[in-house]
Amino acid sequence: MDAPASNLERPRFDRIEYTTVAEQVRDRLMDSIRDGYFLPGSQLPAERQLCEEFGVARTSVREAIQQLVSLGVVQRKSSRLHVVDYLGVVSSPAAGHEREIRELFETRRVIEISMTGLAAQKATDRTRAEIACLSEGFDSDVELSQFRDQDHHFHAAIATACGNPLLAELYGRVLRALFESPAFAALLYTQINRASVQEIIKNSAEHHRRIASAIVDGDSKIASIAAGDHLAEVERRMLSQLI
Amino acid sequence: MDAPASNLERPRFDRIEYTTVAEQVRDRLMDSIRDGYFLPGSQLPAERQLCEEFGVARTSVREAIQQLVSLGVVQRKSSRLHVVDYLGVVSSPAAGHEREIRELFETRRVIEISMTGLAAQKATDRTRAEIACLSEGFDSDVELSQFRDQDHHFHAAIATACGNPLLAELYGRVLRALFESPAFAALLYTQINRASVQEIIKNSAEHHRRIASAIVDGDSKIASIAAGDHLAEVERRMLSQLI
DNA sequence: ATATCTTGGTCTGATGGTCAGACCATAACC
DNA sequence: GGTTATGGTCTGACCATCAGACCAAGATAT
Repeated sequence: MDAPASNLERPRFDRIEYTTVAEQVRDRLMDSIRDGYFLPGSQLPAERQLCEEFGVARTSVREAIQQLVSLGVVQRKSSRLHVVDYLGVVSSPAAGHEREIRELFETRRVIEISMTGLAAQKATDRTRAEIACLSEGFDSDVELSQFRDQDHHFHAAIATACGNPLLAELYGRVLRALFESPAFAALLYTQINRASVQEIIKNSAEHHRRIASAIVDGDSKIASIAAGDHLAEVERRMLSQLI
Repeated sequence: MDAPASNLERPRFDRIEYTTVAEQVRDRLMDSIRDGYFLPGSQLPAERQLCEEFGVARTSVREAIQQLVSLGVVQRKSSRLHVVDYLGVVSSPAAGHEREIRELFETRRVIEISMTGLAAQKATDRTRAEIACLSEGFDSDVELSQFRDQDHHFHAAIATACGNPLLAELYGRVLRALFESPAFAALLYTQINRASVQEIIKNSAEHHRRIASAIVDGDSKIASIAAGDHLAEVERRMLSQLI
């Protein structure tokens, strides 16, 4: 049998980068610290606990911890593991963060406004009801961590309702990038900003109800406008903390 | 020093899955076969060539190949490696391709229209000149592979010009997904569609010049409209082949 | 204050994966 | 037919990971 005449012209294969278990553990721990699950100075789980959760040997965990110690992220104190008291690069609100946050919100705008309009057009009765229900669940006085959870579910429901899995996935990436951004985390978790954050939560509850209402009515134009208004408001309030 | 009072309540860490080099090689090869770079029956590169490209030892490559042989994807024939003649699940052009292509174009619409408008607003003089120059390089009678290369450069320049790296990256992913879609590849490379593909190339050249002109003029509204027109035309012509 | 538990520190030996390299037989190519 | 390319096989060295054991010190409970 002759080989077929036409294959796609293939690119050269990329080199394979070998990632050790210890490196993966290190990165996971770094991510969780950056995400705010372990604040500066706080204690990390014991090595044996980490072994059990990650499903790896203790030597691998110790290797990862040692790397984090070398990076200045973790210290061994009183026979316990702690995040260092002062994190330099991981969470300092420095210059350039405004730009990063602006880009994240701009990207959100590009995707979210159109996607919300699509959701208003294409949602099924069931997803419309679900979005309405989720929007009613936002309480102005809720705790930040609970708000984040509800916010995630609300926006995920809208992304699903737009009926385009690729778009929904891309949007998920953008939201993740925003919430994993050190700049954003710094704003959310710095003690100074607690009152402002509470204000954003209160404000968002109302905006979410407006978006949901437009989606339920199938009005894609109003839904898009509501999404744009919401984003503009959140961005304005977040960025006013940086100036 | 007391530990801070409030950490976010953290989820349990997920188990770390250890992936060997051989498994990564196997998956890379599988992906390239599924993407249409190696058609059924066609020959794969030699082991030594794969070692060199992936940057790994031959034993690792051989392990990967053996796995693919066991999976029935690759066969050893006449002292050469070949994709098997009949692949079951990997690459059949089946129903559902219209939906896939529609979703890809919809996603492109959401991102590309706004991004082109942003590029018109924010491009520097240098990037405007570059985009104009690239748009003049499209020849109506060019070969498909050359057109794809030029098309990629043109759209990449616009993505860069919009000044938002995250958005540019997401857009790159969408374009890649489109060009790597087996359905799209089937349309492009099937012999029957050659005349239609040539028509799309001719049509695109003119559209690209319009987009570039609006960007050079800094007219974001016209740029967005031109981008939307271009996408609608390409989608219409591509999908008319499926019906 | 004492006993117990928890935690980090250190070490061992086994196993699997990966590497570079060598050599051979066979097929492909000129 | 001669040369080159390719897959097949093997070797020895190294690295990463594992499970497990034992010890010292600190934390916690009584």
